[in-house]
This record gives sequence, C-alpha cells and structure tokens, in this order.
Amino acid sequence: MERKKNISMAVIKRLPKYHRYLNELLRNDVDRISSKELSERIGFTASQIRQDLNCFGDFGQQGYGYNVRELSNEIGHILGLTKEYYVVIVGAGNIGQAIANYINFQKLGFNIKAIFDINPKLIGLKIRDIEIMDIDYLDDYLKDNKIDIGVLCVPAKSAQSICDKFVKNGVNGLWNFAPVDLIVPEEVVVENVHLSESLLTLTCLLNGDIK
Amino acid sequence: MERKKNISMAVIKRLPKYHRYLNELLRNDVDRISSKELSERIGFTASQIRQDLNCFGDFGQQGYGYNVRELSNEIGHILGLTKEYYVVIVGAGNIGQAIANYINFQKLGFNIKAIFDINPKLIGLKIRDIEIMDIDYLDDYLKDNKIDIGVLCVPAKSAQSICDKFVKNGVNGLWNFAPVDLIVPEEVVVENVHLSESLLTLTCLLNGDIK
DNA sequence: TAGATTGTTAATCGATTAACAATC
DNA sequence: TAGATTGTTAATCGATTAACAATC
Repeated sequence: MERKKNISMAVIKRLPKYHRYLNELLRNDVDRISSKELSERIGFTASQIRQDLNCFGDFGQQGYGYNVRELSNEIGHILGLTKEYYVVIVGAGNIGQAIANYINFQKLGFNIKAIFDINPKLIGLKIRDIEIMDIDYLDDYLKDNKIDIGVLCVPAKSAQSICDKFVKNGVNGLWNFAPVDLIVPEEVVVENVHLSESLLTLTCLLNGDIK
Repeated sequence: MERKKNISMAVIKRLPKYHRYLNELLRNDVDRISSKELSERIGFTASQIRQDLNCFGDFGQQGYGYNVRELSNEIGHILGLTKEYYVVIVGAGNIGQAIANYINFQKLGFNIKAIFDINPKLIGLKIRDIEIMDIDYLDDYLKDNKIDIGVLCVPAKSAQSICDKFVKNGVNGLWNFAPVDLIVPEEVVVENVHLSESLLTLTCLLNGDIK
C-alpha cells in the first residue's frame, strides 16, 4: 500500500472511472482481470492502465493480472471512499435540491448536514428531512459544526463570498456549480462543475468544422 | 474567419472559459485586451492564449491586443452560439428537472421542446409549460420533430437504450448525466457530466497523501 | 516448465512555454 | 519613429504508448 508521490492530475481524473468499472466487474462476479481485458472494456490502453496502477504500490501479479476486489478496494481507498464526509449545500434552487435529493451520494458516505438559502420562501422547507436554513446563519453554523465539503449552488455573483465563508471556517473541499473560478488559498481544493461550459463544448463539437 | 483544422480537444475545452471571461470584460465596458492582461485574469499563460486564439484566423493586432467584442463574437460563433438548438430531456427526476428549469440555457439559445419520463406519477405534470410525456412516445416524437440535443438524466441501466433511440432518430448531440459511457457511432458527440466522478476527484485531492 | 501478464524503461507523441522577428 | 504586442517557430515539458525483461 505504498504510494509514489506526485500522482499527476491526468491519473487522478481517471481513478473514478477505474473504480466504476471495477465495481461493475464485482457485481458480475468477475474476480480477476488483466490489463488487456480491462483495456477493452474501459477504453484506455493496457499500457496506460498498468502505468496508472503502478503509481500506487503493486497489486498486479505477473502471469495472472489483477484481483478485482483488491484493486477496487485500494482505489476506493485512494479516492477517500473509506471515510465519511459532512456536507453543507448553499443554494436550494434547482441544482442544490437535485444534489440534496441524490441518494447515491449518501451511499458513498456523504452526509448532507445542512442546506442554506437566501430566499425567505424556501427557508423552513425541508428536503429529505433537512431543513433549509437562512444563509445568515451559515457562518455560525460552520463555527459550531465540522464540515468537510461545501457545495456552492448559488448565482455567480454570490459564489466568492460564500466560498470565503467556507474557507474562513476551515472547509477545505468545495464543489462549485457556480459559473465562476473561485479564489482560494492553496490548501483548499475546488472541483468545478460548470454546466454551461460542458454544454458549449458539446455544441462546439457538434458544429464540426472543427474536429 | 478562416480556421485551421485539427483543433485539439485541449483547446476546445478552454474555449467556453475564454467566452465567459470575454463576456465579463464586455459587461465592464472593456473594449481591448492584451494576451498578458487576459492571462492575469483567466490564469492561462499569455503564450498559451496567443497560441490558442491563433487556431482560428487572426483577430489580434500587433501592438494593440485583441478587440474584446470581436473576439467574444468569434468564439461564440466557434462554440455554435449563433444557432438555436432543439433539446429533449429524458428523465424528469432531480437532475432532469434542474436542467429543464435552468433558465440560463434558454438565453443561450437552447429550446427545451419536450421532457420524457417512465414514472406514471410524473407524466402529465408540467415543468415551465412543458408537459412531461410518457417515455413510450419518445421514438415517435423524435421521428416527427427535428431535435439537435438529447439530455440523458436517467439511471445507468436505461441510458444506453435511450441513447440508441436518440441516435436512431438522428440526434447527434448527447448530454449524458448517467454514470455510464455510452456507445455511439462516430458522428455522434457525447458530452458527459459524471457528478459522482467529479465528487470523487474532490475527495481524492482532499485526502492529500497524493498531491 | 511454458504461457501469460505484469512492472518498468525507453521511445513517441502532443501540449505548453519561451523567445523573438514581424508589424501595428 | 519608438513602444507594445502579436503571430509563429523552436525548446521544453509531460503524458501516452511500445517494448521487453522479470516473474508468477
């Protein structure tokens, strides 16, 4: 379980996909797989797979391949899936509600502890037993509760100030759905989901003078 | 307005961000910008910006920089924002509803023409004046209406079959929120939004033994 | 042992950065 | 003209692929 340092972002971005395919194999009771077989399913080259997996100790075996369960567990561990996370959502609009309702996240170990909004019409309503609270209490709430991940589902113009509140209170992981690039100190990790940009990538490719 | 072929995916993925920053500059009445200034705002190197923009004819001017409006228009054009798109959403759950309600997409020229679901409790309900229809009618609907983009907000297990219906009826752009990799013919473009994978990237980086 | 398949090094490919001549 | 800044080529860096010896 030794790990080499300096895993590149390219590798990290592929890990969740490995995890997904390995779990699918597990569900189908496959217990070993070679890089070649996995390559055919997942669409990376066998060479790349071996290269990627070698970043983290060696769990392959020459002449045999990889043990699916072992590999899945190990990658799950690297992804941090062995922990529980406390999550706060800010913004109870469409996206915020969708995230709050998405039950899969609970299964993965993400506990949504609170939802905040600025809209008086929403405050007091409940989403899956979690009451929507007034954004004015966010700061106090974060002081009193240890939160791992803040989810920003607010308009662009308010995102940075909400972000600052999270950061000030030691929330080091931010999942940002607002169409802005947040400014954060080095120790804070931001993962962006920029839906408009994703959609524009699609239309760009669709207008295939480019290819 | 000449364009060099073989624009790399790396460049395409950056274009929406250029567009976002240029529009912000426009709103602030900035009418010219140098690659150096833009670099400081957007966070790409000045060299990369010039390299990127040169993929599409030259709209810069030595000693002056770039005209913001002209550049924004041109990138908007490359992104396909000068067109209107007809969109169908399949799956009226959390994400499907969020997309349907997200008014920004209307502004960008995306017209949601129909929403389909399998759940009888949802069928007949309306989201922003668009009635949720029975998934059984999807095939007929696509035969009768020219649709540019299909949005998949369905569970993993049904995604490929819905995808096939879209493809069969000539829908060449798919925006896929289901946690699967769709199999499509070469002419079809798929843009994935894999929320779980995005969240796992975040937790992976959060558990910073890796960096 | 023979066959299979990894781990790992070397070669290739592509993307980013640096440099500078061209030119507004 | 002098200064600024691009367009573009060359150098560097990093990521992917190929190859093969090690070994199960």
